[in-house]
Amino acid sequence: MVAPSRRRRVTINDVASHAQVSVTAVSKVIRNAYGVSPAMRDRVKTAIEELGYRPQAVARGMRGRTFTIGLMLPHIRNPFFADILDGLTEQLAGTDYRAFMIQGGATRKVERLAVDALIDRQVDGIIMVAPLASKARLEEVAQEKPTVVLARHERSSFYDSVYDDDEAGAELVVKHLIELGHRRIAHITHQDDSQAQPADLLHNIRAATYERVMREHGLADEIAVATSFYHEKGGYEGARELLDRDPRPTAIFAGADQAAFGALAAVYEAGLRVPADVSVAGYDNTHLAALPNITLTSVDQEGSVMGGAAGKLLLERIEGRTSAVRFSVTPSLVVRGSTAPPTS
Amino acid sequence: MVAPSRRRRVTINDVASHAQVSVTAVSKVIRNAYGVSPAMRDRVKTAIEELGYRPQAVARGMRGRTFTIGLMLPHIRNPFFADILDGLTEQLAGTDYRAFMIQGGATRKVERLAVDALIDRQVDGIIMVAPLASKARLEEVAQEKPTVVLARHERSSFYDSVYDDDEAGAELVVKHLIELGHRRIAHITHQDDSQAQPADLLHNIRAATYERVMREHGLADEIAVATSFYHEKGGYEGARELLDRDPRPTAIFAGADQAAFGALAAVYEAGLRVPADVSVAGYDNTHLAALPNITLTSVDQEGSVMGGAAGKLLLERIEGRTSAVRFSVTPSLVVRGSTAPPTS
DNA sequence: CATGATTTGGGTAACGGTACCCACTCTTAT
DNA sequence: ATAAGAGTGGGTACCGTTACCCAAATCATG
Repeated sequence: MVAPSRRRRVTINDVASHAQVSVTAVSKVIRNAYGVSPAMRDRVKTAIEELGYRPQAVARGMRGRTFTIGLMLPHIRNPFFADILDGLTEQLAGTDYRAFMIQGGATRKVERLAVDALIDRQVDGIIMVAPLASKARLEEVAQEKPTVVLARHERSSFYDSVYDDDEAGAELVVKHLIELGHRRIAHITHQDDSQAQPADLLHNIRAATYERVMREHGLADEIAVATSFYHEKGGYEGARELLDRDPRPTAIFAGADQAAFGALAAVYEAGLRVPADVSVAGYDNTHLAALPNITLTSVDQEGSVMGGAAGKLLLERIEGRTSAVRFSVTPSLVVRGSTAPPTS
Repeated sequence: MVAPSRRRRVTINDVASHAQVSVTAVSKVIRNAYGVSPAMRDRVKTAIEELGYRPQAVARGMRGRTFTIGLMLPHIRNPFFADILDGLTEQLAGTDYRAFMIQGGATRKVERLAVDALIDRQVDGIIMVAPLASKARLEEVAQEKPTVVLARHERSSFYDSVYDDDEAGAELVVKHLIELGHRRIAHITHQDDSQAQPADLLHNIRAATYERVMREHGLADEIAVATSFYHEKGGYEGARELLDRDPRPTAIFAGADQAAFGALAAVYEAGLRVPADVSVAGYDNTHLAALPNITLTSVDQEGSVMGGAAGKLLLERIEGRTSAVRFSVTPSLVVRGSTAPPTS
């Protein structure tokens, strides 16, 4: 058995001597820089081909770029993030840039470590999805590296923002339920680890909009919020708490599909039917929501469009743009079988 | 509005001059190397603290390590991969290593690009989850960087393997269905882009085991396989095809939960009930399977244990181990409400 | 007390690229 | 004919860190 003897990697020097030119010439060719004749280009490209040379991104990064985009995701369990990644990947196709993901986690502290890890690896730019960090911290990051923030609403002149209009989306859901005739509409929201409940975090916007719309329709007394988490277990527990109340709600608006799935489970487990006894609606329009045995009413926010936009804006920033751009997607309601007029 | 003037990063030189010592001394301290007195250590650590210095991983990589682990996932839509990541993250906690994910995609070609991208960024080690690549290619990668391969079964002396015993798992499902009294048991498998259908890819093992067990129980004539994909849409389409056959199967074993969810949808849509008319079973025991309104019988393969083991083995390899280790997890069947004796 | 071993600190050449500058040739305009 | 400019190629310092080596100081030993 042979020990895996790591063979030396082909370097720019090898290419240069093989092609009988200077390393500068090779560098120019791989960077597509000005000052190489077609003949030189061919010659170098042939040598690169013959030796199977690939530049080492890390070494390039010491002077120039690493051609690496850092994507911070809170976690990878939510399939909605997969849509974002798909959009980003498509946007990056054809460029030399690659997207690397890192998991941010559930607290500000570990999220900070994750983003620092990206910076320390000299990524050329950072996309943060639904970060928990304060605006000050986001701007700090943006001063180190070109940055695009996804799913946050505050306005900054240091980074670009891409977001879904969560206020419009939440309004669509609550109004839909009200129009169906519901009055006792409850909401399941997400608990993050920040004490302040920043108004710019999407779950807080959805919750605040729910309350506003309820109030605007004279339903202030019917407001019922379960503070839990945007995942299956969270939705399940949140719904159980809501269903235990007397009188129990006739409709539940979960702030995310993942939570809505858990809410559906809680409703069934309580011996109730959807939508006959309780209507349930979610947010994100994940693939699962469309399945005939789930048919969850949900809000579509075009994750892949958001991911693509984030990629495009980030590349522009890397190229030198410094003005801040805000890109927002208008969500739409997808009505399915999980919502219907109340029977009681 | 101020343009984001990137301020120069604090370097090892800044720390050295601030602490009035040599850069060598600082380097030794951050590497925990031999040859520094306690007094020196304190002095340097204080300077690091005061300046907020963090070493640049990219520069470290030029001589030593980048403290980066590359994790190649086929995609991030399957929540099972999240379990793997959780296990890995936990294993890496307390070390300076960070896991970066890259999406491999659906074809060998893009997967190759993704893994090359990891190598070009000088990661210290690579974990490949359910790769499509040939064994030869995997060994090629392993010769460049310490490598651990997850969810593949072939034996190699160049990399470590971590896998679930898919043969045992598939056998559990099929035998369970046979014991319930089913005879017309169908299977939904996954189509990858390789022509050869390598015997070491997990979906091929599950499919082959299904056929073997059927044959061993005298059910060779009842073998019915739909070749589709391991995702919701794939399961939906595979199940539709199977349900169209005459006579239709009384049980469907989908090779992955994601596909099983789609199969459930197809069954309901056909006006049939689960499990009364058709039993459905999956593989992976994702969180969703446990929800009361899904109650999918599935195979649990402890993703976080596998992720943790992969991390441990990779760190050992980075530290210098060259012998190959194989770590396998024994799956267990979780019987839920989606499987029952056939009624017809 | 001389000698060798150990501890501690620092100097410096890499690592693999890129940015910047310079030199030379060949056009083109005056 | 000459100057200015464009096109083309190369030399080399530098990016931030580590590995390797050396020197000085301290310690243990016979």
